[in-house]
Amino acid sequence: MLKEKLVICLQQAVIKAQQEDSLVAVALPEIAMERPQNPEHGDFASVLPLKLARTMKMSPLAIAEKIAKHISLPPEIDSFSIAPPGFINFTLRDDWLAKQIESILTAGESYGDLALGKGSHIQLEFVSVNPTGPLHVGHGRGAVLGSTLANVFTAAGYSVEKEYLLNNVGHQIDVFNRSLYARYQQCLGKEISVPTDGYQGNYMIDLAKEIVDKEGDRFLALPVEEAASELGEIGLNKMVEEIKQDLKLINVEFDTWFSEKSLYHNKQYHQTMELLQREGYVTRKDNAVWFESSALGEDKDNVLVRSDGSPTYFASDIAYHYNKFVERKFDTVIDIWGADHQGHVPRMKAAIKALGKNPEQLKIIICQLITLSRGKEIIRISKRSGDIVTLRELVHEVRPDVCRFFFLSRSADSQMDFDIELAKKQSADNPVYYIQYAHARIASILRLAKQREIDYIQGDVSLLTTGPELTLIRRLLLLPEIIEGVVNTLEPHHLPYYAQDIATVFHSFYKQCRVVSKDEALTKARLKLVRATQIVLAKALHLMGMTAPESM
RNA sequence: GCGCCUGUGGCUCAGUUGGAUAGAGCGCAGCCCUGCGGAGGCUGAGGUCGCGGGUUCAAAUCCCGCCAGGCGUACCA
Repeated sequence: MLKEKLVICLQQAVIKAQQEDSLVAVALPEIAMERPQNPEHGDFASVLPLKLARTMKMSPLAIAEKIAKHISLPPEIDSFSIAPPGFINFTLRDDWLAKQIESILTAGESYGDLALGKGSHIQLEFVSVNPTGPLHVGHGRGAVLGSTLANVFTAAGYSVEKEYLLNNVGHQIDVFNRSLYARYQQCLGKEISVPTDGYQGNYMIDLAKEIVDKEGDRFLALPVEEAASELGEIGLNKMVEEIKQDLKLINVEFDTWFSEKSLYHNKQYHQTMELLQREGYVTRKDNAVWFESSALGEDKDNVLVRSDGSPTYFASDIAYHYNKFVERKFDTVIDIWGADHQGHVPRMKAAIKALGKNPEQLKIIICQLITLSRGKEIIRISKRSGDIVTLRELVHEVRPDVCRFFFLSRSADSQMDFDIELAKKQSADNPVYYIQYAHARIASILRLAKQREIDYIQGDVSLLTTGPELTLIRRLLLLPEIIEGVVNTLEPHHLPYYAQDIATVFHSFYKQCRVVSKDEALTKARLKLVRATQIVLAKALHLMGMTAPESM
């Protein structure tokens, strides 16, 4: 890319200056090329002279002057300038910028796609909520984050698989089964109370009713254990279907629903435990089986198998990651967890090491929790007590596009307050409308052009020379950098800001530059720019899993 | 106690990984429709970047110490 070109250009200039112009001979640091935020400072800027000042024992400006004499610019660059205290700024050529519109138009929907992944196989696991209740608002965040990352990685040339780990075995499932059995009996007129540690939510009653309607009272005849487990399986499947529907509402779909239970049926759990044992990471203590994470630099050991013989969540998760890395051979695995799982990170990394894999291959994004409020009142989220605001309720009140945008525009590191009242109030007056309005406006202009039978394929983009036009082009060309940035940082929250920026610059351009006018040549050139803007804006929206409306 | 995350205009948040005058949206005070969608454009007010030290030519950004909030610190998941 251009950045690399400029880095090399500077590098050569310095070396030349050192050879021919008595610039102090020192080893060069890594040359950074940044994009100045102030447009007056050009398109690219380097602080190399400032970095060299110390080792060269010269003033940064003097260094810049010497380097400047030996710079030979690549053809895309119009000029460069030196600015105090020691910046070197580069400005792109206007005609080069205008010409880039053609490459956007040629690429179409694939504009911005990169070849970073080179087919590398990557798995994104997210949401993975226990299917013992409906998704609540907080779960939406991870869902949107994960699905957006999947879109971006796909665009960057990776082979991506989205996975939901279905927790369908273990203690929580037993509790769910017993709770459902109690509700089932209640529905059939029995005086039974839900276990105190059980799931109290009303959705359990609905679930029980549904099952009574369909299956009748035949489970009453079965032994308790059997009845609970059979009912539980039916209930769980229904819950999973509900979850799938909820996720679909916010445009999230998975490639794989991985059954945790399968790890026990196909012996991979046992293989994993044996592997850990063989490698000497396992001990027995107090009748339980422990993973010696402290030997791998952890501050303490962790239980794998309880004294009652049942595996812990941790053991199960190690087996699951054994499956991901060893059985399915993913090159990289990205897990998205809530902040309440942060303590799980170091021991999981240690486990990956114990499995003989590089912990770097496992990337874990910790997503801070959401606090929910209605105006001043804070709502506590608890699935057990049944006091939840479901994702479905939220989507019912706030459009899916708005939900996605809202969840995406905050970095995963910051915990967010979700004020439902505010979200509802602002849903008619928020950036999503602003951005989508820009897209609809573009569509409208292109409709007009079509109606007037203006064929702009032959439009001459070199006619685009004014400020608003060039500013817009500059923004459009940032898309590949944005995508690359998201891949490198795993922070998709830059996307919504970029989309908003495009919309702002476009609206401003629209105000200042009449597109369809009497000047036929200029009209055609501007239509090309407008169409290119539509491509980029739609791409950004689609990467975020949002719609790009033709009208609204 | 220890560990992770956070603290930036009234509110909700960005800040390109140490660079130039700290930016948006909402809200607030104004201005702009004889032309392609006014769900728009333009201008303005509003900031001790939690507090105090330190490193550096340069700190919202790095280091140390406080203060405040969230989460974790289970043979829960």
